[in-house]
Amino acid sequence: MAYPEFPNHDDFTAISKVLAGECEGEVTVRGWIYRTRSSGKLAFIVIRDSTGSIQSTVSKKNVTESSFDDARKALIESSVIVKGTPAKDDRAPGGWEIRASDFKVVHFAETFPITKDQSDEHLLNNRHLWLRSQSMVASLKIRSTVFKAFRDYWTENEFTEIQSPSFTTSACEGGSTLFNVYYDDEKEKTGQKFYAHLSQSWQLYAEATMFGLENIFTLAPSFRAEKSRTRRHLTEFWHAEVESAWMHNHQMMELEEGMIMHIIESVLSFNRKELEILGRDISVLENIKAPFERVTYEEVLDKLNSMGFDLSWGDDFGYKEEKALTQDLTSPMYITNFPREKGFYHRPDPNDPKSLVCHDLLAPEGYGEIIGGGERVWSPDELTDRIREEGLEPESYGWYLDIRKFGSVPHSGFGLGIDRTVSWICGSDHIKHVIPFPRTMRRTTP
RNA sequence: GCCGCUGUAGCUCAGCAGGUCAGAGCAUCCGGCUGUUAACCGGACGGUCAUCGGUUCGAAUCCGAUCAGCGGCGCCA
Repeated sequence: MAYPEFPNHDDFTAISKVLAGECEGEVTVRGWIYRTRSSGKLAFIVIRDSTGSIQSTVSKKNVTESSFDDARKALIESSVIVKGTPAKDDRAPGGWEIRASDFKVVHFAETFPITKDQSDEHLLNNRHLWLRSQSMVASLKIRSTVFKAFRDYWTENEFTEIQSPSFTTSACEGGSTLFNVYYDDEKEKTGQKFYAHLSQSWQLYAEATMFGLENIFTLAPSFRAEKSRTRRHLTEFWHAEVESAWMHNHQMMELEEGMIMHIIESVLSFNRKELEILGRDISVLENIKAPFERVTYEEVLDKLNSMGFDLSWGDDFGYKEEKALTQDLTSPMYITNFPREKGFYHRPDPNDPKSLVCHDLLAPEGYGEIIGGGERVWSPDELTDRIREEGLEPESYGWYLDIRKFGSVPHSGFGLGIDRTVSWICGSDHIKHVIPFPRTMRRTTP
């Protein structure tokens, strides 16, 4: 295929600049055809780039005959280069249009499979194409801001970013949610087909790495084979985790609060346009205020029971309970002191051994849990006891127990579900809308 | 693991007390139109009704199985 001559990259103008009325004289924009309408002598071609979309008018009398034919023929998503004069015109969507003096098609698109009639399934099957949509682009820009804000916040607090392996043989969440990876050719030779699990969390590795660096964080995918078909679950999700030596639970909670506020403020500074595209009520985000409410598990039990639930000590909060707690909140809420059954690595409260020195952070508006964290068991003997208590084998945690034998210290950490956080900030009705290629129980393509 | 739902043209759907039931809109293609706003007007193209089996004189329609997908619960971030 022969491509037209290209102007230099720097010779192009971003569509957002044209829409802002910042351009004098002729401009050249490039992008993809978003909508097209034509009559015998005039074609309206709406072009989008990553910054916005603008209508160009291609008149038969102003361009060559072949350019006009191309403009009429080119289907949606064809890539094009348009040269012309910006003009303020109320008849144009967005108030500005480009009166074309030249119209080049770089590549004629085939019939685009996504039209105005869209089903969930069709959009997921065509995710590789749907990523071009305004709403996906807006969500992904916000997602990028959240990633950056997370990194900036912890870096500024003198935490070091580190990486842990995705292949592991240690489980830190329930064993039933582990994905297994196999070594195919080994399987044929030796029958030893199992290689590793996919990591559910960096935590065990973080606790080891912490002894050198003290304050660390990571941003990585975690994998959980939960058979969860809900608007809040992915089998592969992006996990933002932090671990800190000498840190107490309440100190970590204060830092997390600062992190959430930094993330919200960053999105409010950089992504107002994207929030508007997504239809998010910006005042809801502006009204988020620290400090967040802190309540104990026991207090939540009482509160829920007074709302008509029937819960007793040890019961978990399901989505119904979380929703009842958070749907009228304006800011996130901490729940602390969960029952000791919640996890072997959380440290039981010395003053109240039936509960743990730990916390969850629940996002408002019914979005529910986005953070789980707490203080870790740091005494080697206590950790061995706790592993046994949960019905697990201390032998399978060899190296993890080993790190406690050489100058163990109190420490705390947490995990933040980045996708859940973005979903909440975007006001999305499903977590799949805020990640480019969602991985769920029944979908691994595209 | 459990509950519910869906599968008919490229897309969105209608048709389902079994018998003019192979349909519409959009998309695509052809023609028309100098201001359209996911335009409008005329025409054309397009389907083994998910697959397999059963009931029946007759199945898109009823029954069963399978496959694929969607929503939710439990659990979690």
